[in-house]
Amino acid sequence: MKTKCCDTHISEEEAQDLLSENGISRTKIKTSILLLLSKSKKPLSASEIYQKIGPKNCDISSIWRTLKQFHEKGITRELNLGEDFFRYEFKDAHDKKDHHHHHIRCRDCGDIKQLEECDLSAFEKMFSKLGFKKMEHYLEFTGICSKCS
Amino acid sequence: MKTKCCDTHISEEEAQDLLSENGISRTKIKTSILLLLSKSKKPLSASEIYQKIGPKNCDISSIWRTLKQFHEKGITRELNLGEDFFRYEFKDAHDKKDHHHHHIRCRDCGDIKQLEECDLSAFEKMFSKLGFKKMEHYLEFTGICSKCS
DNA sequence: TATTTTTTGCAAGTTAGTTGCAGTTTATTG
DNA sequence: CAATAAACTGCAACTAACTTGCAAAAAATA
Repeated sequence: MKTKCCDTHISEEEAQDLLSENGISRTKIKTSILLLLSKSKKPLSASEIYQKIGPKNCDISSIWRTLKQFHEKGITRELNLGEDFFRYEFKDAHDKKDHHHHHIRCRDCGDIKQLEECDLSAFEKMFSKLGFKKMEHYLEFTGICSKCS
Repeated sequence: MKTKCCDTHISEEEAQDLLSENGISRTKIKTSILLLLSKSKKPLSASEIYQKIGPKNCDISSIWRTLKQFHEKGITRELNLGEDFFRYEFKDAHDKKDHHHHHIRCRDCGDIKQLEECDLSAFEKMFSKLGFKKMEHYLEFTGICSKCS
């Protein structure tokens, strides 16, 4: 059972190139956040990133600004996993095409697993094989309606 | 194209009975919120409910407490539609079994439509027939993992 | 190197949602 | 029906996520 469909770990140079490609300055903080997200097996929250980088090394507002910028440029994805804050994950090249994946989070301990396939019934089967019970899912759509396009 | 799969409108008496069945006091505010949610064609936010009930008629904290209670009792469902707050919708009897439905929200004007079927490709087809473009979806799961059950 | 643009830290602000408390309403029990 | 207990309400203060304005600093551009 894979919990990560592709290795998204990038090097410092790759991170900096990615910043440049997106017209973002190659600063220490932005590079660190990108590396952290690409290495992480789970999507991270702003405060988790803040803790990992070290509160003395940067301000939380810089993290927020960076996360917002990454999201706007499509470098990362913003996830709601039923918590009262967002989590952020790195979108690799594979991700950026038409591929997408989803997560399951334990409502008790908060543990998060990532899965590759995208089919509701296949998901539920997989989750029960993984030992999960009492699954709930949040499936909502956004788009641009005819009035607005 | 249906945008509401079943009529969930309930009477004041039905609302009050539902409260009693769930061990909740039959107060004016709780009944009003329940009626509002059951009548609404779209899931409502706490502040929308507050505005509809009238700020002079109750305090926003009572609305929060009620929404939390309803959610705990399974009377309502809490939805994240890509906004920075939750929306709440009434779960009717049909809803409570294994049936569930989903929504699409315009990222521009915020308009929300509800749909009956639950199949990802069917959804996307339906949405494009409805005139929606550039769809994105949020599908995430929660459950109880083997460590916690 | 000089100039422009972007980024940063800091501090203050906003908004969703929570909580403690005292007074009131609703439910329960005799 | 009255008395007690439990649940609910308004108010005010609070927390946590997230934003914003500003001036200094760093990075990009010419």
